[in-house]
Amino acid sequence: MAKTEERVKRSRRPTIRDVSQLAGVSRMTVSRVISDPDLVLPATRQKVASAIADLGYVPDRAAGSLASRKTGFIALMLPTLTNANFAAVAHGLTEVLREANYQLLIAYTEYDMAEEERQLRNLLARRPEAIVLTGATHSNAASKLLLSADVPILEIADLPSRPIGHVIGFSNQEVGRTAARYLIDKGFTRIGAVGATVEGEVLDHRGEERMRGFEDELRYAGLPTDAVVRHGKAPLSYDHGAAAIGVLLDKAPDCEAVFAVSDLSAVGVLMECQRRGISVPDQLSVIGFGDFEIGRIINPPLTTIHVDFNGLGQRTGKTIVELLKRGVSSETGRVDVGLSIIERKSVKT
Amino acid sequence: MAKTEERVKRSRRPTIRDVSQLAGVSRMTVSRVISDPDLVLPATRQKVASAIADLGYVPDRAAGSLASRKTGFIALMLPTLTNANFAAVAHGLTEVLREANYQLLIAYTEYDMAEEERQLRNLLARRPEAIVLTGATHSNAASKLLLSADVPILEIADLPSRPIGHVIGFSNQEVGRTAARYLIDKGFTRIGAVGATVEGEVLDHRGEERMRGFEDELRYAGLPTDAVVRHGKAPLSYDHGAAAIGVLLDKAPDCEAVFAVSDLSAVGVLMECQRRGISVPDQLSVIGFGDFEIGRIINPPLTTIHVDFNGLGQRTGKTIVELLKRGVSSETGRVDVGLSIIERKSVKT
DNA sequence: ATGAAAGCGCTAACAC
DNA sequence: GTGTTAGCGCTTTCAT
Repeated sequence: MAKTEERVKRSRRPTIRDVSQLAGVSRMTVSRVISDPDLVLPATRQKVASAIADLGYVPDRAAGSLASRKTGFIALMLPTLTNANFAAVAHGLTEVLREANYQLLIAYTEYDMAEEERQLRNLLARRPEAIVLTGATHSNAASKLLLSADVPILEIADLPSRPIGHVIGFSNQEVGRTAARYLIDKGFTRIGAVGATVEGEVLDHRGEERMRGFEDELRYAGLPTDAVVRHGKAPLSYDHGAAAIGVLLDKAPDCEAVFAVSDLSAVGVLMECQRRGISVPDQLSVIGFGDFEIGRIINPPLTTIHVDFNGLGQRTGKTIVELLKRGVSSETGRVDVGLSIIERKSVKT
Repeated sequence: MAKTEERVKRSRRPTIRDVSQLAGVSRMTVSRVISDPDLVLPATRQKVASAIADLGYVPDRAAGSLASRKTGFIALMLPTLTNANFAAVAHGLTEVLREANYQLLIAYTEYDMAEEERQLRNLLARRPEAIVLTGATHSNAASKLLLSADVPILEIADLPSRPIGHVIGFSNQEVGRTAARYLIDKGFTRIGAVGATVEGEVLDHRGEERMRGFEDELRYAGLPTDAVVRHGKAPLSYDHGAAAIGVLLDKAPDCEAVFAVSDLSAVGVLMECQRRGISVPDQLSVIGFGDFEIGRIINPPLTTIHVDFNGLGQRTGKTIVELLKRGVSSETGRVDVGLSIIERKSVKT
């Protein structure tokens, strides 16, 4: 009997109360030793510390969050994690938030709008202290939820025209425009692009922005946009590019240069060209977006548009920490991290 | 004045109490509508639902967790997220856990043992209902923490000899042995390998297992192991392979075949060979591990050892759900998901 | 089918 | 520097 009692006691996780009793102090003192040790006399601190160690006490943040109204959670919504650039964002963000003792809560939607609101509700129920959104096309319901959360909202990796919070990103339209201008400046006149379709529930909003920017610039230069092909759906990968370039070439066999909304697609284009005996860049020039590592490796090495996603994540993290510590950020509400062209060998010069 | 009062009221997030008052029911009834609607009369349910909608109420899971002692969190510790295979594990896991309404809490250590315990403490403070570990070399302190957490522990992507919980994975040693046997069977006698060094705080435990298995098999066949090279540190990437093959070739210029502990390194090897004018597979055969997408793309396409990481994640998720719902799993405590060789063109036949 | 009481484990605010 | 009191927003348990 006594033995059972004992076992029951040992199997229950130690609480702050157990620590306080063992150390012979109040629970508040234990709490202080954990959250702000300097408030406590070294001798007391020592007693408490060894009680904690003896019991193997680990505080319960759910209880702490409830009492302090601070959860230490930062929510991050991404389209997908299996994309090196989004993973880099999460990575940079974590690096910074770790220091400040925040825990990232990641949700991803697979580019599915229906999933978005569901995920958002789940995140909100965890009471994050800030919410980071990536390329989400917020539904009305989602926007309402977001606003009523009453915490900083950061929209990153884009430059929305009607932002609902802080913005740290780059213009996806500008990416498209830059790609078009680059190709036009090289003297090409028969120019195309490959991206995903925009219909249905699953869509890559940011990719579509790049497509639009590209088309705009083409039109601005008085060039036709009939070789701009939307095919298949996000997430884009090698196979997408391979299939899409086939469609494009059927429509516009005389096409000289192509922009792929993602390096992943661009690589697929390169492969398919190799298969068809189309020489890149001699017969067809290719420019991508994202500066994925594979672009450096492939032959010919891929000319692409680069954005520092890891830095973007870090910058976002720093802004959040400032916002939460000081209530303001040194950044303005809208930061453009810019982009750059990485010239390699897939565009004819 | 009254206006300010009002604003203050509106800015406070609605609680379950607000909902209950607006709906004219008790808080418990609201709670039931949310967690198990069938327990409530349709008419009442309707009243409550519209009160929830009107107020934009989102439950506070921290409070719920405290009361119910169920957080809905599953902890996942990874070496890094910027590795397609680990990302695939997280992905598969999320897919399954989402259905069952669990939220994944991801921590990663960058192969840093010092970071491991710190991260673990953070995770434990969130009271996860299960803990998933990947290739962690648990320190004593970490193991103690883990055990006293008193929740299911799943060790995945490995087959530890002295497991501390459920195991779902594959043998990294067997990967190495399989690679060696494959090369030996092809008739090679001068065989090497490239991996990371094992010294310091930063180490890739699982990669080292693959190296050991490889060496073992070489020895078993009576072959020398002097061309097995440990160079640089994790995480491995293209540059690692490029540098390491240089070291290997200096030591053993007559080497005919190489195993790279990661496809990423293998690709680096391929690149460096191209630079040096060494033809693969004619002069040097290469086999990798991980079946990264790039291996399909590169020229020559990479022969590699494949493991279904996404499936591994899904299987882990299913086991967790079973364990948590029914207290038992249909799987035994040790599951080997196996591996397969993907023969492409980088090994001479 | 619904409600009342009690309490989960912690910390804010104030007292001493 | 340390303790006391009160409660954070929910759910458990038991009553009706």
